[in-house]
Amino acid sequence: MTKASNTRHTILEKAFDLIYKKSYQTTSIDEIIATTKVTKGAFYYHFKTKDEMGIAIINEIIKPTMQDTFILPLQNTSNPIEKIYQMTKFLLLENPFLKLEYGCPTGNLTQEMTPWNIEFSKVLKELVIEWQTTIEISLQKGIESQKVNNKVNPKQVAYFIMSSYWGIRNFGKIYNNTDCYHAYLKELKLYLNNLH
Amino acid sequence: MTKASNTRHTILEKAFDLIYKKSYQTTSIDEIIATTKVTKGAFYYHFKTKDEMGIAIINEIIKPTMQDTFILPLQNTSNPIEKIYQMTKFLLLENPFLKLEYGCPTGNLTQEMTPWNIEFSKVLKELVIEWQTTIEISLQKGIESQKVNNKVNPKQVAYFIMSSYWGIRNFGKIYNNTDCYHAYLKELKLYLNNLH
DNA sequence: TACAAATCATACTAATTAGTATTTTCTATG
DNA sequence: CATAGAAAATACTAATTAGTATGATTTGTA
Repeated sequence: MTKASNTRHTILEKAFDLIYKKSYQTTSIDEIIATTKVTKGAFYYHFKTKDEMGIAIINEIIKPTMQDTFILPLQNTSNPIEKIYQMTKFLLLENPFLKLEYGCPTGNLTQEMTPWNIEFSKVLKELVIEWQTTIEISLQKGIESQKVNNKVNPKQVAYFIMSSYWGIRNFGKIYNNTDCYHAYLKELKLYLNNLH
Repeated sequence: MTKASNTRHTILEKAFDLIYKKSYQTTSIDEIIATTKVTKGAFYYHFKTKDEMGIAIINEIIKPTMQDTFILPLQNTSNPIEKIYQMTKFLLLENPFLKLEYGCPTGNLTQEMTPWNIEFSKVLKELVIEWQTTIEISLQKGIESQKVNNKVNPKQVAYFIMSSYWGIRNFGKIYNNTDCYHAYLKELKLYLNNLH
């Protein structure tokens, strides 16, 4: 990693932290360069606009992380129902990257930037579709291997699971307490067990 | 309604529209007074700060509307399971007040203002708790009248339903298409039927 | 009708915003 | 080691922001 590409990456990481905590709109470039200790000249050498940086955060920070935590685990399992539960539990209670009071980075950005920034919507939609497709495929495979009841509709279930996840993260924010996560997880388990 | 209180209410309604569409942070007071055709002097006569207006919108616009569409229907039903489905379907597909591409007003504000504005968090939390309590009580009544299986845990189910609703509104935003609502509703029906 | 209080209008301010213009300092390569 | 281009530093701009100061109108009521 050259010094320059290191500067770029530092900006993206620190900016992500700020945006995850404070939202995109309320995070100013002056704030980003203050916390990264990078000058405005350096910032604008690497990113033509604030939005270009925002898109880069999604593609270069959020996307790879999501690949590891949302996509790969589901691709390497023969038991999607159990894996979905484990994944969700990990994401809500154990993942050090995600914080109760700040919600879900992708969910936050989706709510904030859609529909008013087409570019953001586009890359976020790609992310979401990849997640959704992965869930659907894993359930379809589960049906084929008779781990999942063949009456299950993978698309519907995918929407239901993803929605409830995004939603409960919003509840976590407002209650600022993991109790709601625990209650949610119990009900999620009951729901998932009915898919067997 | 006096002329003054009419001015106040106009500001709140128009500001709500803008904030629902564009978010709170990106809606400026100049924009609000431009669309309401009210002067800055009038605005600041009625509201000491922008945040005071924001809180007023929640208490005087969102709360009463929510009372009518989220609370009362559930209080006047003997069959909560069926009513929850009907309500959700109405909210997603028929309510003229809510728009696919703009999501859920309360969900948007929660995501945007929590945890960074304590005052907003407080009133939003009150709103959410009222909704949650209503669902729980209606399910409890349903258990007592044997419309709902007595193994059902009202608190857990309430979280699950509310979460999935907030979440699917986020999906509606990003897909900008009601297909996801229809798929979600089908799965919601299956889930709810298992509570009988 | 008079007049005090309520309501609204106008013109401002100081801070913050994203972005630019220009110069300086590195860094890789001949 | 010389030098061209990459990378970064500095100082600015124009627009927008929430909020204020002050003056002009309405409005209800004695």
